[in-house]
Amino acid sequence: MARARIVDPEEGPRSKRAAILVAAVERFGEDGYESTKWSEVADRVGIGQTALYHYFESKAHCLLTIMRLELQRSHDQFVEATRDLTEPVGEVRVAVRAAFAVSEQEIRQMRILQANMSLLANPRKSKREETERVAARQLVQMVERDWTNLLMRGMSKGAFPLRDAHTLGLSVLGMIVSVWRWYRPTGAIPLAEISEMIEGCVVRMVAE
Amino acid sequence: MARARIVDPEEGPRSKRAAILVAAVERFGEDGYESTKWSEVADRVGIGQTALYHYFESKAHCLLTIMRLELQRSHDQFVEATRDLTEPVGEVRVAVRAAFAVSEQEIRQMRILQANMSLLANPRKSKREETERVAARQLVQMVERDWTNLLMRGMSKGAFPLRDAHTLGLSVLGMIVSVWRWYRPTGAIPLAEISEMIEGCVVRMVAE
DNA sequence: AAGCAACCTGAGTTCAGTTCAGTTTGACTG
DNA sequence: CAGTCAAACTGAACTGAACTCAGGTTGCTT
Repeated sequence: MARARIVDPEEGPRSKRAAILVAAVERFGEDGYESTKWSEVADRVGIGQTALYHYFESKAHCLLTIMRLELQRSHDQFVEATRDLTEPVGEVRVAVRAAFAVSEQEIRQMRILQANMSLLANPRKSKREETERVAARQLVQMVERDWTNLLMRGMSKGAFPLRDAHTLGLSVLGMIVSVWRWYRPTGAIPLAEISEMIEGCVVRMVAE
Repeated sequence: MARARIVDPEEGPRSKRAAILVAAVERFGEDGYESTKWSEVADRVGIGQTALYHYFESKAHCLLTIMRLELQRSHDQFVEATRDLTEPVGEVRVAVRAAFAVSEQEIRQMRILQANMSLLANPRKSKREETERVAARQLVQMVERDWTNLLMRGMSKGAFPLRDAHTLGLSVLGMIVSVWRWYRPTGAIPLAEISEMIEGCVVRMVAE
């Protein structure tokens, strides 16, 4: 399973696509998508504004790409973490831990993803944007299914009480990702502590 | 405790402020803030675009007002629901139920609030916008404190195991509000069922 | 060295949001 | 019931950030 990467090996050696994505993640993640000027990203990379359009059809296309890459990464990380396990409670624990085992760049990407999730609801006018949007939506559903399936397996094995796995899965996922709305690496509580607390909450939610 | 209302009794009889807020909630809630043209709201109300500026300094000012009103309502509803109770588990149950006892208009307002929460992070340039933003931020903290205090009371009474009440409160709140990201009244699952499921989850999370 | 595709640019366009410079409306006063 | 005044409104013009266009430059390939 190819881990989603900012650096695409298909790119030419002169390409600034990766640099643009990194700069955009930095700016969108710190100041927010709307309050970041597209030209600021160009300045950060050291190119003219119009050069951005060589790599992305629009500012929104860049944002959607960032979101899609992050969703792909989240899904891959879930799959990788839960690959070899068979004991439901252990699987849940490891999945929560995987969700919080992220770099600072990935934290920004999660924040961007959460803050702009509603962008995925409405169709886009341009083709390439719409392609990214649809891909991102499918990945959202895939991540939701990752959790739903995990819970259903646990229920059918008798490890978890029977409940609506879909609603429960969305609730678990909602709680996990809500952290990215307020967590800052500079904050008082270390991420490991949050992860541990959420892990316990999820286990009690689904297994009791 | 004055319940936050769209209709402000301070308004003159000819005022269209309430109509604008209702139309904006409708449009922002269905299509999203960014993809709604400010002039569409004017059309919906039946006035010229420039007339909007008689009531709101900007499109963002209107959005911030909607968010502030909804936060005020959420806080008031929490306080009202938990007023007379003293038994922690019962208080938690009633608080969750109150969070989901909302009209269709209020669902849209919650959706708008969740989708645009990140707008509250950065300062605004204009005075009136900044006033609304700061008020909204304080209300967010108030709602967070509502939950945190509820949990702390339960812990000190020995009804809940001792945990970091702040992080736990944010997690509970995050799970509850995450519903507004995906719930639609037309969906397969009725809100009452979701409310019940979340209520159980929250109780297991905090009381076990 | 020619060819050519990737990469880049300055000047100009677009469009939603906003400002401006007034005009209309209707409740209230004398 | 005429005059007044603030609230409510308007069409035309402005602004700024996203985007388009018509080319120009770079450096790898043969």
